[in-house]
Amino acid sequence: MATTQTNHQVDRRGRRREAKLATILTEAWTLARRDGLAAISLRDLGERVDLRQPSLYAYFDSKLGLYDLMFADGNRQLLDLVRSLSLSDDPRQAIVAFVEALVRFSSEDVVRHQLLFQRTIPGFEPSPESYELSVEVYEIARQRLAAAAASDPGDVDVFSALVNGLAHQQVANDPGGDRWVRLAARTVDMFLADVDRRRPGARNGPRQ
Amino acid sequence: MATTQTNHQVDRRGRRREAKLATILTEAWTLARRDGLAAISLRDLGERVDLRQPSLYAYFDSKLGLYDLMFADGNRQLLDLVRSLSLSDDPRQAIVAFVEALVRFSSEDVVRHQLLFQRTIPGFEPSPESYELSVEVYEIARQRLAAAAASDPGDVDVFSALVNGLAHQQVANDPGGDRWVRLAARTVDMFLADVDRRRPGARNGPRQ
DNA sequence: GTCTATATTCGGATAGAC
DNA sequence: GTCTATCCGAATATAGAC
Repeated sequence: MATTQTNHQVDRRGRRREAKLATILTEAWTLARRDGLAAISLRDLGERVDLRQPSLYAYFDSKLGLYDLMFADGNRQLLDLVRSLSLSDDPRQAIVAFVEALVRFSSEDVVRHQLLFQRTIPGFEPSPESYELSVEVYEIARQRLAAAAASDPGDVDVFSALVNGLAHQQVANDPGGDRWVRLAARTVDMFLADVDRRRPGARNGPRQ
Repeated sequence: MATTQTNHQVDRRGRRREAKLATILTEAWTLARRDGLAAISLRDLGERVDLRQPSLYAYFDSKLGLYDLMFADGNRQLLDLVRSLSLSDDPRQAIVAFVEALVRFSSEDVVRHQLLFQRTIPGFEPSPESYELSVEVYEIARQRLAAAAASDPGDVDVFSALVNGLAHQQVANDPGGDRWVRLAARTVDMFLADVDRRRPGARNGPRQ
């Protein structure tokens, strides 16, 4: 290390900084839920975390930088979720639980869903490091799907559309409810039956 | 009429006004595509339609009023589309064409998709009259689906999620392309097979 | 309905001391 | 890293003449 700080100091100060950053993120989400994602104001944010507005610039370079932090944060939450899901031995049951969890995740927090899955903030593009997190999520989801049922690229595309569609309808038309969550099992069955049908050697050919 | 204008005058002036309104909408969409939906500025818009910015207020009451006009405009475009689709005699083919058209509609114009299907503008809520248009679209889509295949409420919810999911993935991950458009037929087959499967008695497309 | 002129507010961002 | 002070630009919206 080129600095004169002891490791001890680095740790303590680093911790303080991390803690502050965490509260900044928490309050940013709160503000986003209240006013809308695009309507977050750094003045309001500063007030909520007991900092003057210019002091926030010690934690990010610009407002888009804040969105990038939030994007990374949301993806970490999602990563924690997909990793934590204990898989049932029954492949069907495993996928159903997986889909239900993802739809609930979206419906729990509409603005998080917006930031993670929709291009809604003018000028915002995730940094490579943040984007990497979302790729990781996608990869895990893909692997779990492949392990349980389907690995064909077309299968994956259809499945992703399916999950996204359920999540979107849930968020847009029944926020906080479970109208589309309850359709997860049925939708998964529909998907799996289709995968079966087009498997070579399957009893029934694709419908024409 | 309580005014002293002749009908002739009303017509002429009304036409001028309608024409101007149409160009305002056209340019507003152009601006939205260029800068993002939330980043439209009334200064830029005025410049593009040869009006001083304050003169725009003769056409809407506020910026949210402009979004309402755009929301109505987009829904009219969608309404024209769903009405214009000539239905094939084959129910499956009719639905496939329907879904493909809807996914293409979204993918053609990302910001239109955003405004119509996502809650992205803080504070914006469609007026009752504008919202009525989107209900009309949904009703027509629902009727056509019922005529061709499925009318059960659960069926409709799954189908709507499906279409939305394809559209969303297309817009988000392959804008301007057709990666998910090409999956429309397969997805519809999957859906129809599922509807069939849960109607053990009916061999052919159900009649309502 | 359109203009000029302007009010007003609010936003993000920077400079520089401590 | 946090503060005070301030800049600067941009934005919507209004007033009032023509």
